[in-house]
Amino acid sequence: MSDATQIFAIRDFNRFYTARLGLLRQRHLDGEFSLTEARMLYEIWANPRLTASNLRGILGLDRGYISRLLASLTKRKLVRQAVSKADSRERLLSLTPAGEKKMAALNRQSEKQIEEMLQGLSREERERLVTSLGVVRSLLTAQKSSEVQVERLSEVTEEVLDLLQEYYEAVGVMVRDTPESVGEIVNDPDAGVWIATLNGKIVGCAYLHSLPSMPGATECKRLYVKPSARGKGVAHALLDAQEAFARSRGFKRIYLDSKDDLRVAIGLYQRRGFVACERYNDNPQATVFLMKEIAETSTKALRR
Amino acid sequence: MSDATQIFAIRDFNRFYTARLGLLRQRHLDGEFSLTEARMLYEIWANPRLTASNLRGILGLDRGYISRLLASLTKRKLVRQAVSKADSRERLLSLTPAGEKKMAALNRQSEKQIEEMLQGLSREERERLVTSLGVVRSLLTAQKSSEVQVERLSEVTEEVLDLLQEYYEAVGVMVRDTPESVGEIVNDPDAGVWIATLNGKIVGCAYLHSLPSMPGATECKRLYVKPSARGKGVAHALLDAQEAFARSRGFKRIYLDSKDDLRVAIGLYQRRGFVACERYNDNPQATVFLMKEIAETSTKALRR
DNA sequence: CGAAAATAGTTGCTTTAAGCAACTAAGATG
DNA sequence: CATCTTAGTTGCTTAAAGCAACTATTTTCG
Repeated sequence: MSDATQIFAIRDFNRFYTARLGLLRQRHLDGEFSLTEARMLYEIWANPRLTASNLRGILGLDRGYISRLLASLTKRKLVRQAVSKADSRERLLSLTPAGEKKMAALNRQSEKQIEEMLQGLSREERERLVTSLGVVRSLLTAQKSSEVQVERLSEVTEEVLDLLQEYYEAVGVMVRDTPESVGEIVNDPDAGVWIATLNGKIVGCAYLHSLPSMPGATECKRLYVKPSARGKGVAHALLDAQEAFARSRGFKRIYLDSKDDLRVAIGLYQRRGFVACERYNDNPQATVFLMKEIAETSTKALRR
Repeated sequence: MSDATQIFAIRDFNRFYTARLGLLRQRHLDGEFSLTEARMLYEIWANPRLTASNLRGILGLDRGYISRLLASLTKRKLVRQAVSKADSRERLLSLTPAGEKKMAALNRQSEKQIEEMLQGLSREERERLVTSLGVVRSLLTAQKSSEVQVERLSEVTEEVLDLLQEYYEAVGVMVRDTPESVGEIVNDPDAGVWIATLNGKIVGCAYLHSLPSMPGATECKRLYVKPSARGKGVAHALLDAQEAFARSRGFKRIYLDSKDDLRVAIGLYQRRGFVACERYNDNPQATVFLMKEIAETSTKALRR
């Protein structure tokens, strides 16, 4: 297939898919929210501790406009703005219970729309659809931004402790890591802490530590990316580094747990080849347990 | 994979792809045309004899707004509006030479953007991308709207002659079919004229006639769908019927010719499995020659 | 056939989405 | 401490698009 034909096929698909999704429409299916408002609600819902500036980065809109929309959503009691303790200029955004409810309704609507789209497809055809979309996505995500740097930590710094603290606050756990507790993992030759930097600034972290009760297995924990740095492949870069490390140490499987409402994160894990497994720990917060085989064959399997 | 997981995966893809398209779109605003203007120019370029009402159906915009935009494009000498002979309320839209030129520039721009998107993908990966998009598209197009009805003509009516006339005008050929000339094909047991109706109204037609010089081959000609009925699977329905007929008569291949600037049509043929072949006639207007094997194996081949 | 209904398009007016720029308040820098 | 940067707000403006009332043709149907 010639280049020109390929490009035409892609443009053609874009037009087709755009029409299919009904993008370009202004109002969300609902009527209560503009498309932009709905996107804002979604982002606030999906990203804890988001700020207006983060939203600006994600949505690519004017500061003033975002400020006004947030004011409106706040006045409608759907969004809360809490002044950040760390920086009192920032307002941490979250949904009120009423906002959560609306968001759930929006999600249901959008799910219904997709169900309609799937109407008339057999079970097998649906599988093919999802697989093909996955292929497209992984191909187009492949180009990683080179600004993201990941390294295995060799020394515990204040900055890293701050980031961990942010993670604990985000998940609502009342723990505090000390230089000693982190140092222990950092110095374990079969475990470690990875940090990701974006343009020199630390934006994400993840632990890897072995599971003594399960030989050949290691666990990824405390994977966290700052809201402002999401969607840039930071989590992928961290997991890439951890998988390479785990493979080099002879581990066969990586485990991790999550909560079922963290769907964005779980989707990401699944795209990387993680599959559901049995509960392997007694963390009461965890409701989803995933595992990935990291033996050499796994890459082949992914290609189908 | 559970239903919920599938739906989530699709929503997730939609968000991802929307963001990707958004990046492409943003730049579109750099120049002279708004996104809507560009879409309008595209539709006028791709669909001969379009009217403002057709545009309204395609773009889903307000009549008044479309009228104004068309007036602006006309004033800028990019679009021509010719009063329709058949219905003097309608204005048939077409691009002026200057408009064609702008359209070509827009196309180049958009192709360049997609090239950038493909940057970093190997030849093989690009093939996989296009194939996957094709799978997605064919799965989502599968649900044909049941309102489209296709039948092989048994009697030549005024209505059919009018539609054929519209086709000739659209392609700029000065031919006029008579009841006799059409009747000849209609009564040929190995050929025929198919017509498609949408909600009872005739909206498309196509000839099928054998190629005496090429045994086992038949040719599709005069495939035409009214602008107002495009994008509803009418052409697919016509070709489906013709292929079934051709197969039943023992034909092995269907040929057709086209012009290389009718990219939408050619894209459609390619998605159906037509592949480029040698010039098989001396039609001076034709620049593209396509052929499809319709032996039983062909469906398997399509599935890959 | 001719009156009423439908369709194609135009135009005046209004709403909505979103940007720009100037401003305040709080932090970061040096 | 003075300056520079960042987060967010607010007044003003522009661009995109809808609504509704209007004209000019067709179509329909009693």
